[in-house]
Amino acid sequence: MEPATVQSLDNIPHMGGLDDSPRGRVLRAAAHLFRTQGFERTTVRDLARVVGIQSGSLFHHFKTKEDILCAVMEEAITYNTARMAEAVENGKTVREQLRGLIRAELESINGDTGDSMAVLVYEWGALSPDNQARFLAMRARYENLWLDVLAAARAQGLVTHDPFVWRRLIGGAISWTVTWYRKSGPVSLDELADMVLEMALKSK
Amino acid sequence: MEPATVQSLDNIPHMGGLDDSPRGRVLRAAAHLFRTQGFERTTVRDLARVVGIQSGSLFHHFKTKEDILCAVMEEAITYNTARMAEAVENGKTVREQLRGLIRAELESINGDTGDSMAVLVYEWGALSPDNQARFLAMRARYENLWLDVLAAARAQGLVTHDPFVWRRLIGGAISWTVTWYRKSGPVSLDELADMVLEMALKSK
Amino acid sequence: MEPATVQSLDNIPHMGGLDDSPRGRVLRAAAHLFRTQGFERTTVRDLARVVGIQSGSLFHHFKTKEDILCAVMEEAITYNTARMAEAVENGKTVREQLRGLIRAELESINGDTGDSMAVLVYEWGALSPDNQARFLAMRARYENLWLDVLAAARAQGLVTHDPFVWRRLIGGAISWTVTWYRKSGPVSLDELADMVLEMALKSK
Amino acid sequence: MEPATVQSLDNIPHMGGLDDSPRGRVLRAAAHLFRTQGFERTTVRDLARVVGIQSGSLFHHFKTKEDILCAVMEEAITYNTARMAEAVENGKTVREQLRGLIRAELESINGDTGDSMAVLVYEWGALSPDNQARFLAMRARYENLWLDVLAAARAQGLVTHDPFVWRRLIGGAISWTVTWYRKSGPVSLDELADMVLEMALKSK
DNA sequence: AATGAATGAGCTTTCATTCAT
DNA sequence: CATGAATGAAAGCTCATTCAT
Repeated sequence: MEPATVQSLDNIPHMGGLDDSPRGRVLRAAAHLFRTQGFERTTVRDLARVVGIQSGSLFHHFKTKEDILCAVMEEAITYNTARMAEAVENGKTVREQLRGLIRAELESINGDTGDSMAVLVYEWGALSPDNQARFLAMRARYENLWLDVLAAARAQGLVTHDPFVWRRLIGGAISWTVTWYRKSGPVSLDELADMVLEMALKSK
Repeated sequence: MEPATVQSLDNIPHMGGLDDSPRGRVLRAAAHLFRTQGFERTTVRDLARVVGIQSGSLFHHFKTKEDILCAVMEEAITYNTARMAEAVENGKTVREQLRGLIRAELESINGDTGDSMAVLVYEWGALSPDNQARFLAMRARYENLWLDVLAAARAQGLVTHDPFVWRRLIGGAISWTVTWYRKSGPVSLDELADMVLEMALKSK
Repeated sequence: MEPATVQSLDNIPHMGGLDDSPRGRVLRAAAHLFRTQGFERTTVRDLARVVGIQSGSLFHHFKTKEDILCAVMEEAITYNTARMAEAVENGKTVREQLRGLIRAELESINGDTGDSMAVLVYEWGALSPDNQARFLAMRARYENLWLDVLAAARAQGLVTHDPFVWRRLIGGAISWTVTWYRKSGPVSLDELADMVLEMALKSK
Repeated sequence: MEPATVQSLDNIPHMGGLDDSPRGRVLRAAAHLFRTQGFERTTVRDLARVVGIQSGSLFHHFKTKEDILCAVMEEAITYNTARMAEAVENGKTVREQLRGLIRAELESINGDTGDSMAVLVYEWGALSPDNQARFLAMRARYENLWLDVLAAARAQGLVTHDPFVWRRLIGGAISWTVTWYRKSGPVSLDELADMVLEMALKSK
């Protein structure tokens, strides 16, 4: 009802590939507001005020408010799918690849793309069925990176359970960090990644 | 935008302690709708239709729409805090207590109180600051049950890391099940509990 | 919006002929609430609370909320028409009669029937056209008492102007006292009556 | 309940300083409707219909319905305070000043600002306590113009009684004209002003 | 008579979206 | 491209009135 208000874009971090174009500014502000206030509780006037334009002007860049949500989500998923793929490529062993995925996903959720990743996860229900279907395909590509590595890990006896279930348990632990983890706190993302890896694998 | 509509209360499970009184019927329907559609996207007219009354009649039982959300959340937290406390009492060893907590929380999220637990977790942002503060105190009592058992586990060397961080990782894995687990699927809640316990503890 | 609330009937004076029957209790409370809060801003629940019954029970005594307003007004006008007639009868000279009318009207507005008289004057617009017409006839009888005396006064040269206009100017001065006069203040009703009489007549 | 309906702005006089801007049109229509139907019985849809816009558009110009009431009242009080001050300035003697005040107040109530003045007087109770306090200060400035002149009149022996009480009696007589006086009737405002002056002063 | 849950029409207000300038 | 007034559907909520008990 009375959410913490944000006055300008200055304190909102630059996400992945978003420049200072009008479109980029809107998406950065939207990711932040949708995350902190929720999509429904953020009005287009809120958004316009933070961007520094009039609400009517938003509709020159995006057809509808939901389109803005979609753009935030698409940005998040494409940017971070690439980040995951890179993590897999860089790992020489399966263990390293799994560690890389965990570390990269923690970074994507708690780093500069944190706002948009949180929106992707927690505002899923705000999408129309059509848009949900569209993003489901993109999410599947993202998830397959995980499932492939977990399947390999299972083949090597590193994990014993169904990769599908295992991924969801690990994914839950990681995405939940959005609700409590602070980079400025006592635990570094690297330490956190090690803890999650320890949970994920049968033994150290 | 066009979410799956629910037509009546008949297919909505009886939650914890909710009887067939008008108030109970409203809370069951609200938990279900708030979970599946989201709080903001559920109108009081939606809710009234499912309950089978006029929208104005809702306000005989609850002062505001947010009050209905609060009642759903309070029901969830009090009922399940009791369930957690019972699980701790029934465990003879720390390991049993931890297994009990995991099993009970999985049940609370995927069983008859699943709707209201999901609402408690995912609609937190819809509460006014005042109500957030009120529930924070109740959530602290709930979380302390976990932290006490995890502290004991650490004292026995069953877990090596900070109980606070550990609880949040485990809690994330468990609450995320709301997004994917189906009781009718291939994995039973008991099997799932064993998998989570395995993740939580250093070794079998 | 947040009017001063009245909790019980105890501090509301007994008007003219209203006893402690349910009907009398409702009318006393209604006169007070309609005057202090306004007719539209007083809910039937407000009224029922002050009377000490449930809102539904009001409708055993009165068909509609407007009927309660009508009853308050009718009580005020009949009781005070009688009071005016008595004042005219008791005056031996025209001057005494006029003084009696002024004193009686001041009493009716600032005394025990003040609430209902204020309602009669200031909630006129809340009446349906039909009810306005009905009360217009009763008000005419009341006003004729004044006009007859003023006509006599004019015949004697006590007043020089049109009785109709004169009555309205005097009546305005008197009914306006409802907004500022307090019996507990420095001016007595008798002194006030003398001041108004002085205004009404050409010379002392 | 079925009050006389107004269909357009064409027959509503231009008040004091209100132009044909959207804001001015709303205030003129509001003053008229609030006066003839009462504030509570006038819906924002009524108001919008008379102005010729949609009800939602009203809230572009005013935050709430009560804000519209406030704007009407503020317009009335500032415009007419200036009119009173001018009347005092233009009078060479105290008698002329008093005559000027009476004439000006009669004009403000029965002339082009009559609607808003009537609203100021009769819808006072519709204001929130906060707004009542705000306007009380403005009304005090207005009333002081009267009290200063009446004090001077008393010093000269023109009136014998307490200026405070005297002003209220005169003010009541004047404001009550709103309920009965018609400019098209047999009495001119100048004649009426003379009658009131005669009432106000000890002798011609 | 009294109750109090239920009604349902109607209220003020919000807000994504449009469009003439 | 940007503006900002206007739209109009829909939201949460109120409240006089009804009626089975």
